[in-house]
Amino acid sequence: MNELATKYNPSEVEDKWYEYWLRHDLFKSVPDEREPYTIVIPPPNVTGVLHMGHMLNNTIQDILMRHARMQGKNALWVPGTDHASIATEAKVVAKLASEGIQKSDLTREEFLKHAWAWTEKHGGIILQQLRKLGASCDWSRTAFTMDEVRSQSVIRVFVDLYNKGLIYRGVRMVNWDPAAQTALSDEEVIYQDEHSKLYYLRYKVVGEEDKYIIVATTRPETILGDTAVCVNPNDERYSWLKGKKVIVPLVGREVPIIMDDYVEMEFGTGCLKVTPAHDVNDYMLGEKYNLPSIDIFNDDGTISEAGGMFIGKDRFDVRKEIFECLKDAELVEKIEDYDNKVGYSERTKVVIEPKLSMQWFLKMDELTKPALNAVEVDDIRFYPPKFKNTYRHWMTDTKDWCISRQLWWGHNIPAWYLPEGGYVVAETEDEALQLAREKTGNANLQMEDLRRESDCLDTWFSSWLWPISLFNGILDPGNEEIKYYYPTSDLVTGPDIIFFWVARMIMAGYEYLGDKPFGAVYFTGIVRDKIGRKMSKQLGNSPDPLDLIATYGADGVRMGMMLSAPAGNDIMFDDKLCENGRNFCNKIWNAFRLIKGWEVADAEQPEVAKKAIEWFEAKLSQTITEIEDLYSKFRLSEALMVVYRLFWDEFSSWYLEMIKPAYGQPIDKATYEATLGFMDALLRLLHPFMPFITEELWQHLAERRDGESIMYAMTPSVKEFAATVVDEMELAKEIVTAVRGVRAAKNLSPKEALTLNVVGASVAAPRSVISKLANLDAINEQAEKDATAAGFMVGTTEFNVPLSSKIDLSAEIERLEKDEKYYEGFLTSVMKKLSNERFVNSAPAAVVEGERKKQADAESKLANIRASLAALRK
RNA sequence: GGGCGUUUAGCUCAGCUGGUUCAGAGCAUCUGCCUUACAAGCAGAGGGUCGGCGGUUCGAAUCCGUCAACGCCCACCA
Repeated sequence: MNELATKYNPSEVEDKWYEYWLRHDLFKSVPDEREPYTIVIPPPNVTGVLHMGHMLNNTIQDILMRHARMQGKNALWVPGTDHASIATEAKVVAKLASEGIQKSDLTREEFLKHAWAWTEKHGGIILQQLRKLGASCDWSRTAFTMDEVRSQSVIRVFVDLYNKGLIYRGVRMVNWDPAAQTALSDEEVIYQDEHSKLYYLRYKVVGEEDKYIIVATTRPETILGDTAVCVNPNDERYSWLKGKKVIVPLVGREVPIIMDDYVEMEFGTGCLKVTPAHDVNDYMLGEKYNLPSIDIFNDDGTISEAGGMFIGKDRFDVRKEIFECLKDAELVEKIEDYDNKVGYSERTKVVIEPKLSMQWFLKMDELTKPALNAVEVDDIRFYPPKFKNTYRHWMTDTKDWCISRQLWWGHNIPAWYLPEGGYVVAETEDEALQLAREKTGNANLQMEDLRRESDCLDTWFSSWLWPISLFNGILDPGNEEIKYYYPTSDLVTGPDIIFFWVARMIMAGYEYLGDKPFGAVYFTGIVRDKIGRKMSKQLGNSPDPLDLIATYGADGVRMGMMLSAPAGNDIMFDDKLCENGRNFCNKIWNAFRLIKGWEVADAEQPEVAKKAIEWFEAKLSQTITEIEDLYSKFRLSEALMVVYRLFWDEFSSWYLEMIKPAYGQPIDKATYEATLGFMDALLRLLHPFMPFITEELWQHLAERRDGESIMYAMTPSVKEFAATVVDEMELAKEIVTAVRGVRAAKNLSPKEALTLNVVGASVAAPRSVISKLANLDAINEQAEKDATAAGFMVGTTEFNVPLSSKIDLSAEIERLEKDEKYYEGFLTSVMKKLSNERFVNSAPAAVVEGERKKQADAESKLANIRASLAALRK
């Protein structure tokens, strides 16, 4: 085995094994009699590229998949992408614009042709990248939210919900994105704190010479749409205004004073300008008082004809200009600095304009009920559970979901408008025509007479069906696959889409299958850089995952991510973490080299090896139990840490050193076989975290058939073991460490054999192990401390190592005196407790017993220390 | 303005229902080693009054109150 390099080279093996797994269809799953374990991937944007967030998310999913597979489950991970309506359309529009083509110059069909071309060119790159990570997805099932099955499912669901009366159409105040020129749902609006200005404007009172009232606003440009001014009816300052009218500055329009206690008297001047078309609250006032609504904006955020002035100019330019005009006309009282929140489009980052428009909505009341309950009663478990609060909060006060988008890239809403007004909703044109004829009573109505709704659906209206539509559960309810794989097992996603996606999938699950879509949701944190900033393109602080993989290997990167990824906490990612992963790969590699480098002989098994094997067997079982418990709680980073320590410390530093034959000597067969078995078990425990290196070494470890893979080797099983085996070895390790400490302190070579003296009692620890690892030529028992020896204490026993050179007697005494003082103090505190009647009476017996043991131990230690001191002082 | 969460070693985090897994882990740091698997390594060592204050208790990192800092979510004060 010496031909193996001393360093592991991941790039050589990773592609090889991924290709092997694919060639043998090892990721494939079909329903069978085994218990299923299913994850559906949170579909990344079809034109997206892999970033660190995906890396974390998909590493976790792959760990869960591979673990489940090795538990003997029928594991299926379904991959796919999302059409990402608004994001993709924005990209296509930008690309066309760079070629001098405006979207408005194209027909819907032409535009969609470009969009599909774009999707085909850039689509699915991200899925290719996931393979580099080792993702064990069943690629034969790769789906797309706009493919045939998923699209039809969306349409069927829309029609069904419409027929159930849950979908309606109406004019509402919606969040308008002037860049994308579409409505957005409330969830797609992000509010940000901003330093802005509060403008105090003068509104002249009609019929009163030189009298005016002052109105405060942050948006002076909206005065163009003012149709009233509102004051609080209890506000005595303004009671004289009752029934009067005021003149909108600059515009000159006379508008009424209305009185409503919605207005806060304390804010600003206590006068509120009312612009029903451009503010949600004003809209409500407008409804209540029957005010006209003047829409002063075009869809792109410029001033419309209705504005009467500044026509065609951008809203932010107008804000500046109108202020100048007002100032010139002496209609500005003053300006104040003011902090408020401004809504931005999640996708296009432009300021949202509240706008009245006709949209399609989905009623949420009924849908939320079972969905809320499922999480409340832990039928769906959230990890970490704190997100239950967030979820509950949102689910108890949901507004209807605006599902229509004025976009072309997406699922076209299946509604057709009738010539005489009204519309029909149907899955197909034929059905629509049929319905239209029935509705109009006109049997001669033709398709050409109907006009198809141009809006398409919110992206999330397709992804909310993902766990169902992936198994064709909408179009073909009760089919074999949906029955077998649904509900899926776990969902791994970010808390940022808990409302967009998680909540809605739960709603769809109960609505369409009467069952939850998944059993547990594991929320990952946000990947930040090492100083806590969110990773972003703008900051340039996000490493390219593929570069990382090239540098550290996929296993190294996976490990680097997982080491710092407690569920639900943001992770502070640092490239250095991957170094740990790479180093660990190297450690595994070299342990393997050592084992495979041994010559095996038909020799007798040394005592030390027997002890080592007995111990490691126990340790392995103990650790597996621990790891499985951590898996069950989704504490994956801790599980990894536990395996890491098992391999590095227990196996490499202790076990292998115990059984290692002297240089050039062969190893006995029994020990060799046992060690191979341990290596095999360790590789299996490591495999979910580090799939590539474990496959590589597992294949080398023994003869394997073509197509055989560690992926389907079972998680090692737990065997009964005696706790004393572990305890005794821990004691031996402590003694060895102490002797090494003496060597380090006295600058002794590890090659120089030492003698260990046990003062008084004998030790219940395997002496063969101690001798070998501490390099001792003898372990003697002695009645009394040797004054020339360096001492230490393990448990209640005093040990010492005679040294050829003189030891520093005074230092040794000083050390012992320090110990003496410490244990005296310790004993005093224990005695204080024990002499406290209330403690002895009220504490549980076991605790009191523990204190008594402490007392006995401390007394015994003190006796030893004092005896040693006496010997030294002679 | 409401709600939730976090605060433990230089860094990232464990510490479940109060008492021997209670002050821990990994990384980083320091010291000594190119020892014949591995310097991407080996051996050893140091480091925290558990955010502040108050309370409950025989006993508090752990329970309660309060304050502070940070983070997240929700909300129509122009």
